[in-house]
Amino acid sequence: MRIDPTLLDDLEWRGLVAHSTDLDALRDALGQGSVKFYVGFDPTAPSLHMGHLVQILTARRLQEAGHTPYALVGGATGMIGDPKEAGERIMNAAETVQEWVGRVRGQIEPFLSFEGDNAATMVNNLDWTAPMSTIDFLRDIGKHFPVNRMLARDVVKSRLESGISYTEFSYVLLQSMDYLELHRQHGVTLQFGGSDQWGNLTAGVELIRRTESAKVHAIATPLMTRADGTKYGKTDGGALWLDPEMLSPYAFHQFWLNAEDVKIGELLRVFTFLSHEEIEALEARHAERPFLREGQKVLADEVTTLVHGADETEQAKAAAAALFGGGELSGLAGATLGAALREAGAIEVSSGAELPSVVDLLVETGLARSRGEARRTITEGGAYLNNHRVEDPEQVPTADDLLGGTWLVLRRGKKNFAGVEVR
RNA sequence: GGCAGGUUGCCCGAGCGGCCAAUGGGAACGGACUGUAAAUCCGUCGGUGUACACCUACGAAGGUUCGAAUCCUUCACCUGCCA
Repeated sequence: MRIDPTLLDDLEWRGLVAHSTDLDALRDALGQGSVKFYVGFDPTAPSLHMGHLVQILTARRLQEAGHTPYALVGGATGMIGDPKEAGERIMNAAETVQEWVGRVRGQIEPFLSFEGDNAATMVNNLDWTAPMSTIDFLRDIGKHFPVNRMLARDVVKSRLESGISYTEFSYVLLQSMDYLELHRQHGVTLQFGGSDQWGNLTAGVELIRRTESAKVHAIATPLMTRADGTKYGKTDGGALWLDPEMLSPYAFHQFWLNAEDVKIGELLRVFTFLSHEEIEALEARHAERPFLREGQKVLADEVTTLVHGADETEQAKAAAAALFGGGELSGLAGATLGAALREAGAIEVSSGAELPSVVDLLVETGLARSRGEARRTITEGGAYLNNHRVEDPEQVPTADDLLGGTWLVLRRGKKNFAGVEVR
């Protein structure tokens, strides 16, 4: 495996290095051979999301440049949970965490190569944490953590008023121990993670310096935020999940397609493997004619392909083209329409007696949470049947409304579609 | 263990016996303008029927009262001070 000497420059160009320990020393290390690095993922949900994707893709960039990944799934740390400002976490049941370990592992594996000189390795920190005795933990690990320094960390400081349990307070010891363990067992000398992990990353570096007198490295990727500084990824279903069961490839594709203009360059750099030249050219074209939305389209296609594959991307694109085409829906071929609606989300209704009212259909398709909300939406002029605004809250679709004899297209607002298949 | 303060709708946060489904801000949703962008403006924002109504809600359970988010009792949890 050849080592790509431009790796670190590329990461910096992409804005992926928000914090770092001695960057020159890291540059030297990366130039001298395949560096063994690790990145950890805690199973705190049944799926990873957009924030984790930054780490996964960064790991892949490092591997493609010749370095050797150790992808850690936190079977142990996931049982604890790192402290966050919002407050104490609710602990998940052990069985739940173990199930999520499997799912998370399955989501990471497709992005890494497990063959060749720098094959990736999956590890689980439960393997070395569970067998350890409390005494050993306190003597071998705890001894190296001055509480006054731990208290000075921002997350902890912010929690001193509202309260923080010893459990969460101790999280940093576990993660630091992971780095130490991987360093001892496998010679890992680089850890990276999100910038919110910076405190945990440097704690590990320091633990290794204290116990092994070794100099190891850490870098943190930036936190991705919207143009107004708020967190990304809040869609209807919650976060921007990578699991297609939790967020359809269509919805995933739509998310990127709706990216803000000012974020296009940043997102292309972080989430695609396009070259510098391609990205810069695209940015230039996008700046000149933003209304063409070329940047959003390329971004959406690239990222969806990375996560869900080319086939799913094509289907998501076709669905969007059909639904957002602007033309009369009745002009669409039945098969195209059906496929598009199934992508966007569709329900089935029996053609028995009379069709449910628009209000009921809005609720059943999930476009509205309650009948009151559905009614309100219609009153506000935000409900559409087959792309025609619904004026009457009592309206009931008739057989004449069925497109191709089977489909009703419901829309709430500008971009929330749902299909109703009558059979 | 003692004393003091706190627990309000998705989040923050007012309310401190009736005029409270509960002020305000944020988030979210819809409309207008647009490019499935941003910003801006307007509207909506517990549920059922929608007119007035009813139901469920202000940590939990009881109680006082014609009437309680608001007062009392007990319990749970959180914070601070003292042991």
